[in-house]
Amino acid sequence: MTVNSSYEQCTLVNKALIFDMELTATKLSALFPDMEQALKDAILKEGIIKTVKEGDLLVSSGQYIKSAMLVIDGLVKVSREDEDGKEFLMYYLEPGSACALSLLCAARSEKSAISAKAVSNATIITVPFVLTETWQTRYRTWHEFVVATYRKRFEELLITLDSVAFKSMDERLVFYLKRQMKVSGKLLAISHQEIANDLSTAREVVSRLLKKLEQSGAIVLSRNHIEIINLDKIFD
Amino acid sequence: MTVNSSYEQCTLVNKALIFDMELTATKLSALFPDMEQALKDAILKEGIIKTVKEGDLLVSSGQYIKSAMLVIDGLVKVSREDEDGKEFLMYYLEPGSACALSLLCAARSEKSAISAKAVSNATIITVPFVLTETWQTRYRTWHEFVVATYRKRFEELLITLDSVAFKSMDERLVFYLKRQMKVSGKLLAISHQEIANDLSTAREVVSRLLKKLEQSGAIVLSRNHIEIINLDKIFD
DNA sequence: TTGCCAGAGTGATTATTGTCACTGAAGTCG
DNA sequence: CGACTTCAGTGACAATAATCACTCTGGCAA
Repeated sequence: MTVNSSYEQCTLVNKALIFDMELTATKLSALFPDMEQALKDAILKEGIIKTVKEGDLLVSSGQYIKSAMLVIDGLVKVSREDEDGKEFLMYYLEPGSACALSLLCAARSEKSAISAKAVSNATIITVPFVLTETWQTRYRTWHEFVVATYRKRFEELLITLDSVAFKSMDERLVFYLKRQMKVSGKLLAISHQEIANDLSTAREVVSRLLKKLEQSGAIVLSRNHIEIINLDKIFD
Repeated sequence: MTVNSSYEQCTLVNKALIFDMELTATKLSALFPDMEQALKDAILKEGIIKTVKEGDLLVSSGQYIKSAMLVIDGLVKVSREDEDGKEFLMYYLEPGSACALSLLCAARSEKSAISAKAVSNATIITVPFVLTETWQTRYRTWHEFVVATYRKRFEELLITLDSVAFKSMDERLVFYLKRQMKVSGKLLAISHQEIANDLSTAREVVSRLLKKLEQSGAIVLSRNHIEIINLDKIFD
């Protein structure tokens, strides 16, 4: 009886795993249409599939990165942190994208560093650098993928830099909300404190500015939620 | 007589050009030791050598970039500009380095854009993208060079972002002066207005903060010049 | 020499952002 | 159902930076 039950459970787990593998393979194909088949096979064969829960830390600040990271499902937030724990949103990784830093292996330990955190339950594939290095020459489409990723992250970083360098806090907040909307839709489940962290400012500042936006009719506020009505009319 | 003189001039010019080519070839070898010989030959054969004067604009804001840019001699400043002309120093290109953006061909026309300016008389080599694209597969060392460049620029951009996001103006100014010292030595020939532009702030702010630094003994100010004495004791 | 001008110094004022201190309000868990 | 915790709102104030309005100065050109 006990044995039987255990056996049944085991087959169930196997089935689930196989199903998961097949699902991942399908998703991989859909998400990275430009990759040659041999490369996709290699990713599935050599990569480690990880499912992580909302809030999990994938890369913590100061840690050495030794694997490339591909996002299959869910949303991953990449931030920069300084010595005294202040953080700063760099960009989001959506399914089909990779962390440029994990590709760069830029892990020279500096004063401030990178952290990656799952915003929702997520599935990611990690591939050790020793392998991806050889892929650079073996698979043309991997090389292209790396360069394309580089470019995209570089551009995003530039846009982020722009908004910090040239814009005031109210503009940056609107910019932030728009970006959030792109990745999470019109109803944001986020606290003022989190927004303040992402913008590297104080909660009170965010609260005040959000209140102003609500009064202008651009958003509706409620506890732990922000509903975006229309941000387009704000600032040209 | 006239013919003779003209002939002489011509040979002199040729000699000068050949000398220049040889000099450039020597410098190229010294500056890019990791490149295979065939690649260096290709660069010299296909690249266009340009000598530019101090203050010349190599890439102007909003313009499409269609060549890779290698710096052989001199110093090039890469800045970001926004819609209303405010600018912002991203990083310097020293001899032996390339512009990541020119490698990325990130020239999707955005609201704000990049400008590159010669800070001193400079020699650069430009190679059209159509060629560098093929080099990616033909020369392994070119590919490595591109990736290394990417990485370096990405890191520099992150450090710049850090200083904007986390530091106050006085710290940023010290950071800026240190960076200047690295590329130009202890005696900087620069006006307060230029510094203000690079930091995207107002001249008065820079003047005031510089005065404070002078009073603390870190620098000595004179018209159009700043002599750096010791910046290390400022901020930890 | 004189006049001009860009660069630099400075005070006064305003705007923006950060900090402190506190009050409610909305869950949530025993 | 309280007791507790987290989140949000707000006034008061401080600190930083931007802006305005000047003056002063050194160097250069007519």
